[in-house]
Amino acid sequence: MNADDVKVDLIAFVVAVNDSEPCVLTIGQADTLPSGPFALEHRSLQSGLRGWVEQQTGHRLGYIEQLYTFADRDRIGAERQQRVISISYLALTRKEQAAGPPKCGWQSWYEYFPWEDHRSGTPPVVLDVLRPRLIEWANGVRDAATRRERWQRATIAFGFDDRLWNEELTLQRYELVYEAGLVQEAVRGRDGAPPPLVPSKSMVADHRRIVATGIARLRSKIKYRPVVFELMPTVFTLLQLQRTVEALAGRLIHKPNFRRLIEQQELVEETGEATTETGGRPAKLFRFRHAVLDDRLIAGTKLPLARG
Amino acid sequence: MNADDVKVDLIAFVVAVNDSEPCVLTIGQADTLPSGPFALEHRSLQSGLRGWVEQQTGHRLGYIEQLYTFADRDRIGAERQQRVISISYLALTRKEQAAGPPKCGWQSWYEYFPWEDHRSGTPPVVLDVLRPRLIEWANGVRDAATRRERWQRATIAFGFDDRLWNEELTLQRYELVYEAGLVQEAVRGRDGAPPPLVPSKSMVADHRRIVATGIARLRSKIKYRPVVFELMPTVFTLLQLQRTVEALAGRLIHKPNFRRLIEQQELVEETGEATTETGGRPAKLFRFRHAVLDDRLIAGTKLPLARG
DNA sequence: CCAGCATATACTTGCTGTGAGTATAAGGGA
DNA sequence: TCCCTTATACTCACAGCAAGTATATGCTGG
Repeated sequence: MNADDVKVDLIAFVVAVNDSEPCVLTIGQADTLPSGPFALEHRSLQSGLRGWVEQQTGHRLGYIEQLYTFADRDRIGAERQQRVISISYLALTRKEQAAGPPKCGWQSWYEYFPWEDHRSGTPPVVLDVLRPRLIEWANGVRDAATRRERWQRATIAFGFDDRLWNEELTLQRYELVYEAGLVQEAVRGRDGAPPPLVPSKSMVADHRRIVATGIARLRSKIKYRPVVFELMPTVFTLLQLQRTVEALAGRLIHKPNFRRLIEQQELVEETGEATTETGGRPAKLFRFRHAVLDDRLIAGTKLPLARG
Repeated sequence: MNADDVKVDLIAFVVAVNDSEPCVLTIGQADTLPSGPFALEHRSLQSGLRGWVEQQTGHRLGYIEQLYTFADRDRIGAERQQRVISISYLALTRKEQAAGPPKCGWQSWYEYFPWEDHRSGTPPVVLDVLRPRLIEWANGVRDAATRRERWQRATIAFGFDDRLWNEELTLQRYELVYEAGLVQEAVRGRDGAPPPLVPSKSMVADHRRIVATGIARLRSKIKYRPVVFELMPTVFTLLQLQRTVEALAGRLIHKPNFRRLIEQQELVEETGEATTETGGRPAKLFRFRHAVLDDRLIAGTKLPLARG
């Protein structure tokens, strides 16, 4: 037995979209991602992850993709010196499914990241709370160069000063609010009076950071791979598809352009049916053309995201 | 002590470009990547990796980025049941530096992947060797659907039948030649007569797969992040920069467009000097504008890759 | 039954990016 | 001096796409 042996934890960021709301699967007090140790009986990392998620939440995972592996220095075994390594995954699924154990449930992303939802314009928290707090933080150092650098990072990440909002910078934004001490987990265990935080739901350990990483990955990926369909029911209207993409991206899409792009790429085919449940003129129903999955390895799937 | 404890290995794919040749840093018989176990004395995964590479090759790493984490089922400790997990990294550096231990050295990528270099047009091995072998492989199954699917994968990955070559599909191509049993490591330990292989240098264990993963990542990344400059000397001409990108991408770039893109993005600035070493009209010397590193988080860095 | 509304679907316009070609400048060597 | 090589500058044309506009079709409330 070697002292260098480590424990390996598998952590899942499981995503579903329902009613235009992007959700994350949590356990505990809605502050913990499903996770568990990688054990001998697991055939692979992925099957280990599937096992833990199924056991803790009752959900069977479909699409899975690795996010990041990190060694957490704070989580060394108490009784003896031992490292813990966490391998995080992004999983896409549909919400329906069986009801799992009572303590698991779906939470909107934007409970944890209220500054990330720009579908109704820039949310108030960005300009009213984050901007002044980040200015304070930037000015909180003596060194003029560091001040400039901090403010430049904030400007770029949050699109201050007439810069455009870039929805893919979710992780950079989280890192900024963390460094600035504006989220609960950043000031955990610190002495003194708790500083004013940005109102948002927190998570245990570094789980919120994993979620931020996953959101950034997903927002980037929907633009060049047809992964959205992992989140859709088998049959859907084009507007439902658009609303799902908008929920993930946190911003609105120009409808005619969206339709044109989806159709010209032959990502979907009509079922022949239509639904009147949407109100207004009945919408044609579509299904995903699984045949394109191979092809799209090359071409990519572009989704039009409106600027401004 | 828990039976589920695992060993963690850190593996580095270290890249440098010299004289328009993209190189990988190897040890042993030019068939092994620098690597070593993650140990208690390492402050982090990255510092552990740096330590091993420096010790085995004498090279200090600069830019590092995580590639992938996998649990290798074949590499279970002999004496007792124990898992091994490998965390692979991509590192970019410059070749010069100190001379390390004798058994380390730089090898061209294309020794291991002769089908990946399309700078002088499609290499002969693609049409003369790979295409017929992959046809054999596709036809080697009874099921017609599987036959079609195999051949479609090959067609897409290698650009057969007038499809365009996509340089980013390096990993898919390696997976195909592996599945088809055309590389040495795919038929290692198999009984019977060794089948005809595609001429190429092999590596131990799954190291060649890690290299393929790294090449794919790098070829993708140079298009939206200014990572090329990690591979350049502090001062360089625009043509040298172009040749470096071409070496990585394995294909040629339209010179005027390349210059336009580099300059309009303000990635570089003139030093004021010029060099005549290139022959012909003296070329202006440039240096990288480190200031753009933050900005380019947003804008991305596009590099024009000529088709055909 | 009709007006108004909400959604679906189709067409048009104008800009930008970029792939590709051509032309000119400047040095070295035979 | 001619020619070769490389550097640098300019132009053109097409495709993609953001954005705006217009029409079709069903539902609902008065």
